[in-house]
Amino acid sequence: MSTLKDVAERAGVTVTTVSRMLNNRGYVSEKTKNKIRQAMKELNYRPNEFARALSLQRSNFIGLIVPSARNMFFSKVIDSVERQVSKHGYKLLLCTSNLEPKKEFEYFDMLSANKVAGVIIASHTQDIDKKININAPVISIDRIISPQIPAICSDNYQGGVLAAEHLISKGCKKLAHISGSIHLNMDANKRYYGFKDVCEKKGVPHILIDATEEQFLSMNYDSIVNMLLDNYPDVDGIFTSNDIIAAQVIATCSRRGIKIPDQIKVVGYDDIDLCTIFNPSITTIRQAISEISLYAVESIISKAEKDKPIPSCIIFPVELIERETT
Amino acid sequence: MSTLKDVAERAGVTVTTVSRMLNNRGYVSEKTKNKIRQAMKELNYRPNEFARALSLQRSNFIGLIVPSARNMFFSKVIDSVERQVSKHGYKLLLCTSNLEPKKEFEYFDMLSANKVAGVIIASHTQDIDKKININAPVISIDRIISPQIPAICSDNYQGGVLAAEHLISKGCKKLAHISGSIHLNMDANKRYYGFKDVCEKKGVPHILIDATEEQFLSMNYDSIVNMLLDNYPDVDGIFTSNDIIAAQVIATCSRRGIKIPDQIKVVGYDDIDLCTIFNPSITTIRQAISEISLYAVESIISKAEKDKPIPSCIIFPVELIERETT
DNA sequence: TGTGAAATTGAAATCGATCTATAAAAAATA
DNA sequence: TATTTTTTATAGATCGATTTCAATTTCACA
Repeated sequence: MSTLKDVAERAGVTVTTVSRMLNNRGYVSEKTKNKIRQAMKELNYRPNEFARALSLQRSNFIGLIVPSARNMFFSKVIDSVERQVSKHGYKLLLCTSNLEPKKEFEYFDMLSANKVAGVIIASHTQDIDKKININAPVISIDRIISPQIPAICSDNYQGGVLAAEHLISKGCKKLAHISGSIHLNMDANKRYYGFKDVCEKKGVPHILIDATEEQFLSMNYDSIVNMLLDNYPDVDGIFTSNDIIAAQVIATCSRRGIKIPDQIKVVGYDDIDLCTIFNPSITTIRQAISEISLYAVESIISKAEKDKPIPSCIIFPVELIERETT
Repeated sequence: MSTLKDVAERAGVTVTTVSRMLNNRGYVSEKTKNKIRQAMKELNYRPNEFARALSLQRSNFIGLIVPSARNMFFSKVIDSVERQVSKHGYKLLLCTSNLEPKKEFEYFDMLSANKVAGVIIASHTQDIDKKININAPVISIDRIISPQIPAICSDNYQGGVLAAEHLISKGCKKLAHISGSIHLNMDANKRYYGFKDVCEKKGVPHILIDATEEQFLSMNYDSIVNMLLDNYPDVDGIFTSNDIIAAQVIATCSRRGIKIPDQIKVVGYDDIDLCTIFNPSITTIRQAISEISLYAVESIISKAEKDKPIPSCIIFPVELIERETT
């Protein structure tokens, strides 16, 4: 592996000049530039990222902390964040926390020691900023975890409104909301509030069912759906806080011979790939994950490179995608 | 951020001593050790990873290249690789290649410049080693891409055998195999060979249908399944090369009013989370993804740390998980 | 022809660790 | 007590980049 020095020697200049050219700072004549380009090509030169980071006191890494990579919502997040990160010439350090605050702290420590340009986190750990010590911008997505940490969310309240309005407009008389785990993601509670407000305004009875953290992680919502169907046989419209629960509702109903959308209509949340693989395909509230990822990555980069401030809260619009479950 | 030097000064020793203690190499008296520990605690010291990597000429990063993070098979791979990597004190650099060789080359270049301890790749790019230049162990998982690159696969042939035997034992008279994309993953062809050999031995007619790369990436197998059902109405057992196709078969059949498992039985491959969310739940061939990830990560680390050689091919057993589609 | 400003290059310090060679102190042995 | 051996600690080079400061060259203009 050849170094700056090798390139410099071969081009007959000093490392300073080569470095200046690489970072195009200061003056370098066209003639020398060509000699250097030539030398770099001949030696197949790649700058050593560590020397660079050591000198600059910052790296091209961006950290992403998610509860799990298996969950299809987060895997979509990971996929689009990675694409944005790499498009901007940065690299993604992926961390899965399993929702354990201790692991999150450790990851922050690690990311900090790696002088990342920034961290994107999807976590529910409230006020995490008080427990960590990091000198890089942190952005929370999908959740608000601290007043100090900028958050990029979708319009959860509006999502709830759209879902309820849609179900009611389709003729549902009694609604239920299954939350992903209401104490986990405070901002997602707004989905329920939006839903509730519409129900109340229109005089439609409704109930709320809350999943546990364990169910959220294992994506195992079987029992909670059964419980709902057992205890509230008159519910004819269900709004779930994520598509995986919606999928489970469909599977369970199909098992019980309940026809969707005839007997029960279902609206999910997120719009993950699952929605179109299922039969019936799932009506859902789409979160603009790619846009959110793009925004998160670009905010971090412009903060890191040009010290542009990051707005403390950005809300992206949501959209109801009508499919076969309603 | 405090440095080794700060710690050394505070403890009244030199950096050499502190470094020796950190890497426990050479002699350090218990008394000095305590002073150093004390100083480190007081200063909340974290070693600078870059200085370390620069000096050692290697890092704690492990690269993982997958076609996409959205695909549920790869997201399971990502999840378990990340867990293993972090358990061993390493960090995961995630790269998604979209199956584009050019992006893969760039990622290899980048990983190389970051002196990763090793690279785990799930790709179909044959003989990629001839196009890249990396000075770290590379391990291919799920696919064999070059005789020079060690591969960790599941027993694909046996998977095909198990699937065919199972379908036949359940009374199927005419079988079909839908391959993920047969030209993409040479080793997965063995799934078909195992399947075919059993069919031929037992005298069961069978057909093969191949998906395209585009379908593989978009996970959109709708048209291919419809084509199968249209052209071969007498098929009563389908073995798919991955669970997503199997899910699509179920959805499409359900749409057409074809009863599973009564009219058509289905066996998938991989055992991703989808299998149990679906109704009927999907009978599948389980790949030991966690074991494969564990093995891959540990091989890389023991190669990097102790220069232990990596066997050129490891095959993990597969297992048929019987569920409701058969 | 001289002058100052702009353009071009270089020497050497720096980032924060590791590591070799060496010296000093402590313990063991003669 | 003298000598060897074992422990312990240090100084200073090194990894491969960036960057400050200074030196030199070029060039327009009076």
